[in-house]
Amino acid sequence: MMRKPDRRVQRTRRLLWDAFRALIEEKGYDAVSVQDIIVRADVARTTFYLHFRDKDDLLTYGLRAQYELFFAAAEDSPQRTISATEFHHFGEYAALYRRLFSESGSATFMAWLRGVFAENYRQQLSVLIPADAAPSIPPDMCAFQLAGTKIGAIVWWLNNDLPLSPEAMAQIVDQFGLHGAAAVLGIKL
Amino acid sequence: MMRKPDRRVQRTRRLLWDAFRALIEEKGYDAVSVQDIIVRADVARTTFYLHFRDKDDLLTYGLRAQYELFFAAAEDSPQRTISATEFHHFGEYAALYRRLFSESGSATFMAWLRGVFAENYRQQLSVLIPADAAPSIPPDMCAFQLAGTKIGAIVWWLNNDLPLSPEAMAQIVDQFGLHGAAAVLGIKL
Amino acid sequence: MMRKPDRRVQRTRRLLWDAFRALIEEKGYDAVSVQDIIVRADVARTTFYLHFRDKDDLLTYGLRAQYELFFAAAEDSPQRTISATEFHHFGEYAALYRRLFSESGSATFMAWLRGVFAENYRQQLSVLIPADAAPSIPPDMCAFQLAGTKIGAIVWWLNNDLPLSPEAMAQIVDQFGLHGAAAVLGIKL
Amino acid sequence: MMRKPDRRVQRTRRLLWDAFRALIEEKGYDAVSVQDIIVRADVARTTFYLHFRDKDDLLTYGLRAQYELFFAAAEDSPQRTISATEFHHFGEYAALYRRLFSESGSATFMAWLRGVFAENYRQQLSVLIPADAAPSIPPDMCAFQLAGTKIGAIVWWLNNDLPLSPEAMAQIVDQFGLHGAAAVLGIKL
DNA sequence: TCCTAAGCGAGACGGTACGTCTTGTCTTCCA
DNA sequence: TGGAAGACAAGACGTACCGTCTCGCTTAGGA
Repeated sequence: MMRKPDRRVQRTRRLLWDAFRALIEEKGYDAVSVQDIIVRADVARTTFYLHFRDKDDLLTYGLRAQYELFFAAAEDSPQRTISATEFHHFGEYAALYRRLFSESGSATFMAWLRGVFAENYRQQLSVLIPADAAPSIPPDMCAFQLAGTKIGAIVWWLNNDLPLSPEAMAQIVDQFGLHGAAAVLGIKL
Repeated sequence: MMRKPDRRVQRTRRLLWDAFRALIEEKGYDAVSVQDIIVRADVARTTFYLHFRDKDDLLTYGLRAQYELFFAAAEDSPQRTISATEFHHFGEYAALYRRLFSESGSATFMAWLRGVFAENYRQQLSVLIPADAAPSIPPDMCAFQLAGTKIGAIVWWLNNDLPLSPEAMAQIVDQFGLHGAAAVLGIKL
Repeated sequence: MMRKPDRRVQRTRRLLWDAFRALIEEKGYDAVSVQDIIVRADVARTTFYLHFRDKDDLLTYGLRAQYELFFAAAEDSPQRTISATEFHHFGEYAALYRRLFSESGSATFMAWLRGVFAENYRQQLSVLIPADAAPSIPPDMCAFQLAGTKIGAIVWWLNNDLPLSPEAMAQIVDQFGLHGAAAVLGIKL
Repeated sequence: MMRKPDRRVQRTRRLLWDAFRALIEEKGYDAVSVQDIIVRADVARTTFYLHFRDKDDLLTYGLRAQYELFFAAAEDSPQRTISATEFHHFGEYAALYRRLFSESGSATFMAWLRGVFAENYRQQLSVLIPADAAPSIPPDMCAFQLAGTKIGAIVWWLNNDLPLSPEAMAQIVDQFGLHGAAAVLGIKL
């Protein structure tokens, strides 16, 4: 017997995430306490812990939701590359991500994002590399380098107030990655 | 009148840093409290705050000291590239850096290292790029991409138990960076 | 139009009281939470508060019901004194009352019982004392002393695993009270 | 190596006990939270738990200290009976003890006091009863009855705003106890 | 037999206090 | 006199329990 989901649950989670996001933008990630969040969201302490284990859990939930929502919406403009969509996303939430990438940001977030990017590149590479090729270096390593490149570009972009368009950024990042990867994997372009 | 530095001061700082380093390797950066450190170092609470503002201050102090010591010693083997020396360094303290880069690691460290690498690359690029060239993209952005590439490679290397030699890693990273940067900067190799 | 009372109501109250009683005997009064009670009784939280204001309300309800039931049944053996009937009652529920009288017991219960006993004695005394007598001390005070005496005896009895029969206890308590009261009230026996 | 005791410790404990006592008199024992106490005492939460396990621990500490101080001082007026000294004590702190004995009072306190009184009486009886006597009832039971008598008298006294002098109360209680005990123990007066 | 109101289960929620933990300051004592 | 011991304030942590509320389902009793 499937219980109908309580509408209040979604409302509460949204309140918490909105509060958290605003606070991060104001004070920076590590200066925000659970206390701050629940006061801002006007939610009882217990309620927070009913939904999330801790600050990081809420962050992960919120980011993932944001991310998925964004990419779902992005399917309407299929002409965009993945990278372009990503830059659009980071540009959209620039204030938030700037804080998360900063010195008082979130190690959890940085490591998580690195993993996400690396995994994406790993899958792309597994398609790209011919089955019979014996790559001189582990493709996984290459995926991590590519992920790092993209993160480096995003950080620079955010810290310099988005001086280029998302499309330009995406194009540069992809070109850098393509030539770098081709060089170390021994692929002729 | 320059007072000769008290030898005890150096001793205390060393005790604290050694304790901190060991604890990070055991429990991970964010699980270590000042309390833990002073117990392990067998130093009074007051003494800790006499020397350092907080955990991060000690981390920065310790890392910087380690780093400088290492590079000073590296001048004896001048045939090594900078990258190679760096990989030797990260390999030496693999257990420590693995923790610092992890999800429960230190945002301060990650952002700081990104900055250090980017600054190094910025200086290298300023020499490399011909004065009369009008680079199609900001060299600073390129420096951040290169920094990201190196960090990505280091993380992969640490997480996979150093499967390649430092020299091999350095060579790959440098090659990736060279071709990537050349491509986006519009430089013929 | 008076609706016939729902049979489920009585059932629910009985479930709650039985659960509470069992839990008090197991863990002691103050260690039992409403949470514990409803889990044990397999009753919804809401339902508890539908019937009782709080733990103490349920205790009072339960004890009073037990007490009245017992004394109603006691009318079949009219040869017993009131004291004897009381001792039979406390002996019957020894495990429960031992907990209630203990250090982690219920102040509400102790004060309530003291009041009940004192009131009973007050009524008995008002009959006993000749109207024209000018008692040297307030009869009310005497009633409280008598109540205290009985409680002291009950506590001793419970804490020593009922070494005497209820009748013997009642007889001793009544004799102690009689002589004590006579002495302070200035009555010749 | 015995460290000299820190003077601040005594000060803090006194602050806490004074605050607690005042709050009990204002709101009744069970309505007072640790939170209330530390706010009133202007002491940090941590500090409370540094000294006491919980509310009851502080109560026990405070009462015992008060009690001992009082009886130590009472040695200057040796003409008083023990009972008289006790009534002086309860009269002195009437507001406090009235709360502790009430329905919203402290079971811990009531059970503890009953024990203290019973133990005193037990010792007195062991001296009083001839060694060769075979008392018809356990002297311990008698001690509990006597304890109850005294408590009953105190409660009545407190609840009626101390209408008699401590000496008068003591005299009545002792007389009640003497005759009651003599009767049940089979002693001729 | 149906229908309707009460009883009830499930559980989200606000609120309050709990007892613990960590940080950074400050005082006290001792070597 | 300088450093270790440690008391303390401040405040967040995560948990427990309380009492209220809303939402549906079930069921007893009256029509």
